[in-house]
Amino acid sequence: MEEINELIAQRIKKLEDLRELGIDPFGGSFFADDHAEDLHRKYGDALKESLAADPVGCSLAGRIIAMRDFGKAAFAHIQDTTGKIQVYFKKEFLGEQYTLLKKTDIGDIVGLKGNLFRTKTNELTVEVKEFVLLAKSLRPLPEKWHGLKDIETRYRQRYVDLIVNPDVRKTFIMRSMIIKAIRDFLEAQGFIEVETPMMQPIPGGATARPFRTHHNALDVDLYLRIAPELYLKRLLVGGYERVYELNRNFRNEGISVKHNPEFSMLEFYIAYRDYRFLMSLTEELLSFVAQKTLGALQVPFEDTVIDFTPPWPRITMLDALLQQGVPQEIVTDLEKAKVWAKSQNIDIQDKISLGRLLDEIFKEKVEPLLVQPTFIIDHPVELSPLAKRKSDNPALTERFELFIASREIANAFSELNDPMEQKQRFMEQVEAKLKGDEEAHFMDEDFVRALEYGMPPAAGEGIGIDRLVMLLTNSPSIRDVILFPQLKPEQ
RNA sequence: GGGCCGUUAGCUCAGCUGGUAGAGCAGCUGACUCUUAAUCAGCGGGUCGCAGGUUCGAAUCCUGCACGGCUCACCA
Repeated sequence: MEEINELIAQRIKKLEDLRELGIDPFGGSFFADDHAEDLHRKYGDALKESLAADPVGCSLAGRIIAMRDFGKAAFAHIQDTTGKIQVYFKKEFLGEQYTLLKKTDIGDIVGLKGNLFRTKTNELTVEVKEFVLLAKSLRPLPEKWHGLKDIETRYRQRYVDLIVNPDVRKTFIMRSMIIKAIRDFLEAQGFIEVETPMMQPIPGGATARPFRTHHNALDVDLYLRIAPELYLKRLLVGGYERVYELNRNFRNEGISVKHNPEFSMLEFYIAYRDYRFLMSLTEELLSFVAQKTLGALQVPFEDTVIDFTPPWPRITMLDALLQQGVPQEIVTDLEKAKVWAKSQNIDIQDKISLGRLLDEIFKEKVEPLLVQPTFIIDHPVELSPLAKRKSDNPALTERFELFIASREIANAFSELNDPMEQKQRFMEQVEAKLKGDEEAHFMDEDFVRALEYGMPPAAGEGIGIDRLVMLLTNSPSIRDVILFPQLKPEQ
């Protein structure tokens, strides 16, 4: 990392020159009153003559991102958190300070005061009366025209990506707005936000491989949570009726455009309601978020437009399969299903259960077609060890998954609150684990004990925040919506 | 983990069948008081991802490795 090239050496030289002149290259505080976009908004329409007759003073702080030098005058663009504005340095007005300009580089952070005026080309510009260097930049920025394109550098040095790519800054502002809109919606519905352990002795609530760590003082192994579910349901036992948690989960699995080892998940639980209620609530929530952050229910994504206008179709998993030409006879017959799957070139393991096999077929035949928001409901019980059975068909559960743009965005169900059955389902998972299923759930005795005190009937849902942000910002990769995505270390 | 592709100046990229490495921007010096990819003149800047191999000679061909991208597998 100790690369000293000519460009950096030149900047260090300028820094030393400044120190000799008694100027601190990492100057003190500078409280600017204005931001670039505010000035454009307030004075974008102001006439040249009125700005000249009635001077408007302003102060700005930001980074120099372009410079056009004329010897005794210079134009530059200053970028702050809101945007950029042109500034004009003139020797005649700056006197001594003009020498400082000669030691200033693109990338330096400066504070300045001056008056607004319009140039010959009518661009709103600040005529600088005084300026200070707030931070000398020792590294050259990427080129002004092509910017920074190298994907690896963009992720590893996100700070540079953010400096030079305004769209990236915008994406993460959108992310913040989306999360705020979700919180606003849930708070308005009477939910409280809670924080449950990220380090758990028993990782539960999802089908996934956990990260393991160790606490020295207690001398116990702990797992980074794969989901907060079992803790949130303990809170329902405790008497809260509406809780949510919006925070990180960790899964020790592959990395792809849709997977990062740590990712953000919203989970919320509501007592005395069921999964049908949650479908309507989900329609309200996501259309609220789209409207609030994009101002529309139609959202461009890749080569299509996603329409969030409710209601969204609700199709049972089995109907969805049948509609895509899966023969009726195989949905209840494992052996026939295996034969059919093979005839369709679907790769399956030999020991697979019927439920999982149907899930595989679903992923292959149905998922790619679910572009507009669609609820897939009533999954087989073996896929859903924490969900309540349907009263009229105990092989199925009161569950839904929401698909948008062929991705799973939400997963929800009426919660199983029968402690005996929950214990039985855990036992089945433990058996599967013993047989080598690394993702089967762990037995959680304390969770069963909690249920034994009585958990009200309830519905719960998880929404993948990163994938939602991808949808709403039209981002092709999860790495485009996570500020510092996981990469292998350099060197 | 498999397959395919990529890695050349600070950045964006050329570099053909192997013959000692190029452009634009950025930088430096000089000129220039309304430019906005400013302009004009001149100059500097490279472990061609790393390590081997083939060859008289490798950025270029071969092998291995590293990192990244896409994709398949895995994975809600």
